[in-house]
Amino acid sequence: MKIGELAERTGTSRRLLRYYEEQGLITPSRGINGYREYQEPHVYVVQQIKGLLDAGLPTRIIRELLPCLDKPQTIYVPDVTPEMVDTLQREQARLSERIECLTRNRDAIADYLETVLKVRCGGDTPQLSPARCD
Amino acid sequence: MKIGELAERTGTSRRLLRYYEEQGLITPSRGINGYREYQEPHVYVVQQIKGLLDAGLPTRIIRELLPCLDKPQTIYVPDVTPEMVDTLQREQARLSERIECLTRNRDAIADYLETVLKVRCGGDTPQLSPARCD
DNA sequence: CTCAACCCTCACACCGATGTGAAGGTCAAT
DNA sequence: ATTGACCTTCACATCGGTGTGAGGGTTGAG
Repeated sequence: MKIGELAERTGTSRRLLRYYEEQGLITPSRGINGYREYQEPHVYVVQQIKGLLDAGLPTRIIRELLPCLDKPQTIYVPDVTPEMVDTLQREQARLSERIECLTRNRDAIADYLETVLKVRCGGDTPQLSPARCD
Repeated sequence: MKIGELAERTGTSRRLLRYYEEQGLITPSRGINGYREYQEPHVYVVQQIKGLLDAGLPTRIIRELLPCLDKPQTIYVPDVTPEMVDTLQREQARLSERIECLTRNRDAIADYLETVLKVRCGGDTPQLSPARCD
């Protein structure tokens, strides 16, 4: 599949797909005419990249994580250096921190919303628009 | 407490603390000499801000979330517009997405590490019990 | 053959988060 | 009164992720 299709299927701009490649995150093969040729799995990979970027990880880190994120795993253990293991463990911890922070805040928002909506439908507060509380 | 102490206690640069203020995230009072005066709760708030920024949220969003993140909640319900509720709900959903993505990836890393470590010290006989191999 | 719709590379531009430093005010200790 | 460690504002710089467009090649349909 060419870049346009992948862009459309992943909701990414062509520009970004080329940027990801420049950053070493994806390496599509090239057709005889120089066009990038993407394979089906790239769709998932790109979504993965987008998600991680959105969650604040820099491309440098994502590049290190990607090799261990495709599930039907073929691990060439000898290739996995102790430094790599170290990096992964650190990154895992950082991910956990992020998750904890986000979860804490999401729950706080949930509490807040619950309180607000409860009080609002309790009726002692006049409000201009229809109180949709379901 | 002055900016220097807050910076030290939160592991933030003074520059950033001023930036957060400029973005409307914190509003310290001012001493007679013009110095910023922070209160104890600001320590927590700044940590909150840092965590959310690190998790990829822009200051614009954080500004909207902060008012509902301090736990002993005093909600002035009349001030909570329906648009605000809407925003919060959307943001809550986005947080959940992020959490899901991060969790998925963290778990994938965990799986990977487990496999690598198991193979590395178990040889051909993969072991299920806690693999302490260092 | 021509035209539209793709693709390529390259480069400049923006925005948000952050660093750095200049020019100057305040305060506490010597 | 001077010095050093704070603080102030202002402004320019950097870096990563993105947008946009110029200038040009490929392909497929009419």
